[in-house]
Amino acid sequence: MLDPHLFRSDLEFVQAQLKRRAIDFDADFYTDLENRRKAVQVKTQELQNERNSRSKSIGQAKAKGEDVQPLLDQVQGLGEQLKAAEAELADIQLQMKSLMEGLPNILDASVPAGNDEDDNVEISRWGELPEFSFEVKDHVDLGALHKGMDFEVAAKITSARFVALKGNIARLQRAIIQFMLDTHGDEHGYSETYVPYIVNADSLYGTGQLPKFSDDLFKVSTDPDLYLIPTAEVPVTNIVRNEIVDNAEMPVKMVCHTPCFRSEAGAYGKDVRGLIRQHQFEKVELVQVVKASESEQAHEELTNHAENILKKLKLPYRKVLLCSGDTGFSSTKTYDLEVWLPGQDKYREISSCSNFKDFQARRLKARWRNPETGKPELVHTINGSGLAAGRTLVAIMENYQTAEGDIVVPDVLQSYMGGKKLISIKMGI
RNA sequence: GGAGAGGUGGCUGAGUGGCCGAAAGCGGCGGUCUUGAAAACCGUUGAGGGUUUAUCCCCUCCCAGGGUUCGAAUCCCUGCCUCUCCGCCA
Repeated sequence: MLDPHLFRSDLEFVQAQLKRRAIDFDADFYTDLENRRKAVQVKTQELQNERNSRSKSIGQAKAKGEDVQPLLDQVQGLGEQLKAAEAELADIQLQMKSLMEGLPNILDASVPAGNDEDDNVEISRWGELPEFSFEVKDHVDLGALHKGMDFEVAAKITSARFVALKGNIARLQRAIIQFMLDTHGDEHGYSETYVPYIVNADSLYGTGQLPKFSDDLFKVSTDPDLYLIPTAEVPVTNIVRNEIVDNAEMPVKMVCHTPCFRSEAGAYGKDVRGLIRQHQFEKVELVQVVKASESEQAHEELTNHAENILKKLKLPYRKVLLCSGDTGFSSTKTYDLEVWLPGQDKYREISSCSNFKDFQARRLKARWRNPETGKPELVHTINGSGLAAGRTLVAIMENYQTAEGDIVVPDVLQSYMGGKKLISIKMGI
């Protein structure tokens, strides 16, 4: 949610900023609504004031034993007027709310203009692309070779876009997750967090998935409305919903591994092969809750923390700054980390790190208390994948494959694999 | 699943129709005292919103949503949550 005060103080700025998102904001419609809001709100509050003061004098007269009937006659009809005014105000506020909550965040000044992912700007590249003296296999073929990745059986159990992992491949994914959690906890200062995988509508509203993006979610219950989490961002960020965080607790840095569930509506026919786009996948998420003055630096740091995982795994990657057309609804600025996949001969997204500034915090009513003023201020929220575990598994399998189809275990994962240096086909399941 | 009790400010806890945004205590902040600290004493201390250049003033909020009433923390209805006991259970 954008700051309503910004609309009142500088509507042209808002309009120009939304234009960067290709949104043609109807300023006249807004101004009309806002004028009515102001008039009706003032009137409603005046009526409330009148009711309060008259009721008070009735009470006082009664206490003195006076006849209150004349006073009661005076308030005749006031209730009806008030009720009508309150209803009108509620209606206007509802319209205002639905207008406001449909608007995306304002982009950071550094975000380049563009329509889609083709216009994203590469910031940096890291690592040497592996060279193979044999024909590379992709993770699907490698997984089949190891009998460790079974899409057919998952389709039998559930449906398309699910996978069953077995043996060392399943263990490798677990090793990846453990390694990420430990690294972020021990080296990057994040507090390990465990949260529910099912969330209510308020939580999804708080982080911005609802009301606009309900199609992307799996709904598991009606009354109450409950959904499977599309990312740990939702439950973890909602920890601070309706809270005023003490200054001593700031910044709040949390790392959390969860499965993620996405309906992938609108993605039919896209990435149908393999593990890249699944209804269920594992991810380690980084979330930071910070002071406004520190959010830009924290965003850079959080992105570095995600990059550090790729570096430790020695996976070549590039860092891109998303253009205006590709930046998510709630984000002001997003870096994507794209890992090199030899099986696809291209870079694929493995992490997305966003600074939401106060956009989520305003919806969440998430604040911290500034000791200098003693007053609560909205926090800034930042999150990023650190990393998507399923795609990391893909990247390791493809980058570390041998001519025989074996998979070399990256150094940093060996201790998590019982000391194994190689996952050999001969070892079987 | 069955039975019961309860949800009030940062915390404990009083408040069953008006004098209550709310006693008291604790905590926090400021001050007096002190070489400093503690203790004691004094003062202060919820959140959101509207109007306004600003002060002022006003509105809303006692789990949530409805209702009764001139007037609701207080009465009624619905929902949610917590606790206790029994049953079941990883």
